[in-house]
Amino acid sequence: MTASAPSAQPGLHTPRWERRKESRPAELLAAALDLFVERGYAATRLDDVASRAGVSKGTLYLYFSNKEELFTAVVRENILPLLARFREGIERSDAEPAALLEGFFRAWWAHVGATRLSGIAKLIVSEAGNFPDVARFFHEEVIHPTGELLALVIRRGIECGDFRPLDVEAAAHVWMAPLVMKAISSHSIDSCCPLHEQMPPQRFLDTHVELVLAALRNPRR
Amino acid sequence: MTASAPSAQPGLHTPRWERRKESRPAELLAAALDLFVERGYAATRLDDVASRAGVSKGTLYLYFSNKEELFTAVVRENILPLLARFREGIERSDAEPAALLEGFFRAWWAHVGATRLSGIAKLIVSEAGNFPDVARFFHEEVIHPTGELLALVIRRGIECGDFRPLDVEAAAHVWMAPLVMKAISSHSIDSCCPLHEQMPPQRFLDTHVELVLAALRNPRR
Amino acid sequence: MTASAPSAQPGLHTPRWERRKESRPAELLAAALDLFVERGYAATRLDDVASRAGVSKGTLYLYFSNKEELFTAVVRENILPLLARFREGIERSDAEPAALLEGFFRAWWAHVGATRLSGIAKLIVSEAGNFPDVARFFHEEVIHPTGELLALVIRRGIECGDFRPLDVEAAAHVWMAPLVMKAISSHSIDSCCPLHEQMPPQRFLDTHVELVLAALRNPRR
Amino acid sequence: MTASAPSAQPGLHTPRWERRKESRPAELLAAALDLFVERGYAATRLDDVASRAGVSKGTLYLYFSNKEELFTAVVRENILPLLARFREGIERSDAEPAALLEGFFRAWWAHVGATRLSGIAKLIVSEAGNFPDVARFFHEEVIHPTGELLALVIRRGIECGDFRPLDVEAAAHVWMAPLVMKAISSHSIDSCCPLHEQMPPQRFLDTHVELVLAALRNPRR
DNA sequence: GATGAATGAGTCTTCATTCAT
DNA sequence: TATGAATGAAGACTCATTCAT
Repeated sequence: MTASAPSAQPGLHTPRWERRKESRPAELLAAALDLFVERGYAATRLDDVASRAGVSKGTLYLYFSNKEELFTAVVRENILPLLARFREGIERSDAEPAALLEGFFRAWWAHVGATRLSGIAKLIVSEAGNFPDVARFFHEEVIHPTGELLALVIRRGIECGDFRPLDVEAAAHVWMAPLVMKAISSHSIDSCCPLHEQMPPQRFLDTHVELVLAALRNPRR
Repeated sequence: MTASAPSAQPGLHTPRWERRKESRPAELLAAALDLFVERGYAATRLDDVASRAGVSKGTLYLYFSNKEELFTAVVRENILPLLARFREGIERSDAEPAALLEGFFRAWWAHVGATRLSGIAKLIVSEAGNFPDVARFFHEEVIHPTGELLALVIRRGIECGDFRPLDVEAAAHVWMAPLVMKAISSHSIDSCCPLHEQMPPQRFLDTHVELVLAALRNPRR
Repeated sequence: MTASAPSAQPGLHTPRWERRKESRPAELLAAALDLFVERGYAATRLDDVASRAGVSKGTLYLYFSNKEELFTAVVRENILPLLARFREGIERSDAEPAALLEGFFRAWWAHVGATRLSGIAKLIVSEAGNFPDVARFFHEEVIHPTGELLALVIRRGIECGDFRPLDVEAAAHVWMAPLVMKAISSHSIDSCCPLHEQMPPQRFLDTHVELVLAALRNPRR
Repeated sequence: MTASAPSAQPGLHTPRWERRKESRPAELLAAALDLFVERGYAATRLDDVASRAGVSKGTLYLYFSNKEELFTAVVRENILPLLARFREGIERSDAEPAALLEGFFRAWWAHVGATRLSGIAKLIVSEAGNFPDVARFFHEEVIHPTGELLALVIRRGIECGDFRPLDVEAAAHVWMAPLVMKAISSHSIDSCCPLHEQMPPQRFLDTHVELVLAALRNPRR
């Protein structure tokens, strides 16, 4: 709640609440995202979402008609904008295959893995059983296109002889996995364990990139 | 409420000799595992667990004092036996580094990824926020040791010159990730998507093994 | 809660000279009447009342201090004016008993049964349990006087020998009932049933009048 | 609640609750009927229904899946049995038309107007706007057949010359109205007014019968 | 005055847990 | 031991009422 205790200075007037129609939905979505990611859908109370957003429970219902719609809004509003920025960077690039591939992984981490989209990934993996439609949507709009983009990058490298031939589609799946796993872990097991036992994301990412490029090295050259 | 106070969680480290009598319905644990994995802890009703196990709700309480203890029992009872079998196979082997490494991944998939332990992994990733102790337990007893085992195998290959030198610890993390991710996906997004859009586990595994070995190839030979 | 404590109900007997300024939206009262009659007091949302009247919810509170006062105002404002017009017609008449009696029923239907007062009747019958004071007010100001007026008309006919003697007071009750029932039905069951299954009010009224006069026929003449 | 205060005699054991699967539904329906009739559907809290039936709120949901189903069950369970008994009496009779007609009214009052079906009538009239299906059901199963039965009785009397000809269908409507109105009033306005201002049902019924028979008298005889 | 965003008490409904049978 | 009826605390959602704009 925003300052409902009577202010000490009688002349000044602390309003019991403010009117902030424009910013409320975003604040609510942010609060909901945090809690859904941390606790899961069922274990998150709307009361907590509201109070974390600094409003009362009733206010939440002015913007979202029920808990489920809040959930889908959280997913919808977070996915597309972030994803768009990531893809732009890759598609515009004219770097060489190896550099492009490295750029892909580093950009994914920067624009997805290290952002709140990582929370969305954890959330959807956790809730797929309860929200199959959302999971399917996420697969079709995020996972699949991202995998295809990666496959494209690899395929280009093979075609120009920089990379050795291999099962491109499968490799794309295999190589997305560590990034996604690390993103999910950061909202899950990693956040439960002492820092010194965790693998720092940067070292993880560097190693991943190095291993991918090593695995692609063309022995003919 | 789901217990989030770490100290409140009943003993995960209960030694195995404290197992209750053999007659205790393992069906309850199996039913609970299925439902917890599919729906998550909070969204699973004990009524459903009981009826899936073919008993009444009251009976459940004869064996588990509450929902939380059922949860920890599900985790405890599933992890250690399966894990043990997996490690035995690796530790006893006297194969060459490359074969041993390949064997490691294939054995992990056979004894973990393709068994109900994969469900446990999904469950713990999902519930880490609500059960940090369980997550920590899982990290310490499963993830960390497995990673160390993998690191050991890699390190041996490097020492004898079969593999090129690299950041062994980081590589172990990176290379566990695809297996774990695939295991988790099989209980999550994969189960929501049409079969033809999924990557078959075998092809995924084969590719992973091939890519790992390629990345390890020692250019000096 | 709906007020059931008799003393809590704001003044129904507020004299008419206390009416607020003419500009007060009669639309609010009209909207409230419609909705209260159709749905009942508790099931009617002030939001709906306001939007039906074409104003915002807040505006409603400029004219009525709360829901209950709106309810009593709806009753108060509708009853007395309409009733007055009906009584005038009867009291002034110098027709013969039979014609006067027929006139009574037809005027009642025209000035009450076929007007929005019929809705008030339905509303009060429905809400008597929650607003006993309002029900009592209605009984004292409307039902009882109307019954006495009818009794007077009958009694006059008996005295001059046009009608046969009978239990006048009871007959007045019995003969008011069909009119009131029909009025109530028109806001209740009738409005739910296909038109062809309903008894048209005019035929109902004609028959009622005919039966009353037949029952009063003096066999001595 | 049934005796949850610890009993004074330590040796005796007062159970916190009893198992009464068989009788619960009827008790709940009876409590619900009372409250729905008195307050209406929306203003009735399930908590009150439950506690009037001597159980907790949760118990109610063991027998009725929600408030609406409780409402429809109240209507359904009360209507048909009572109605059946009333019709039997009329259909079997071989009395003369006048006696039969008188019997009809007196039986209706005894089996409907003076029983809890009178409450149902008030309830349905009040809630027709919110439950049009229930209102329609009531019209088709109760009001219409009853009206037809009455019409039949009148028609028989006309055919044998005991009654004078008239608009039978309309008369049936008109003559049912006082009975229904009195039944409804007994749960509404009558229960709010001092006894001495009410018309006693018996006097009302006697007068009604007398007036009906007078109106039917055949002048040709 | 008029508006409608914000509030929070109240009600329906669910479900982990208890306990009479 | 096994059952499932009963409980009651908790959480989703509504809506009368307030008040900043």
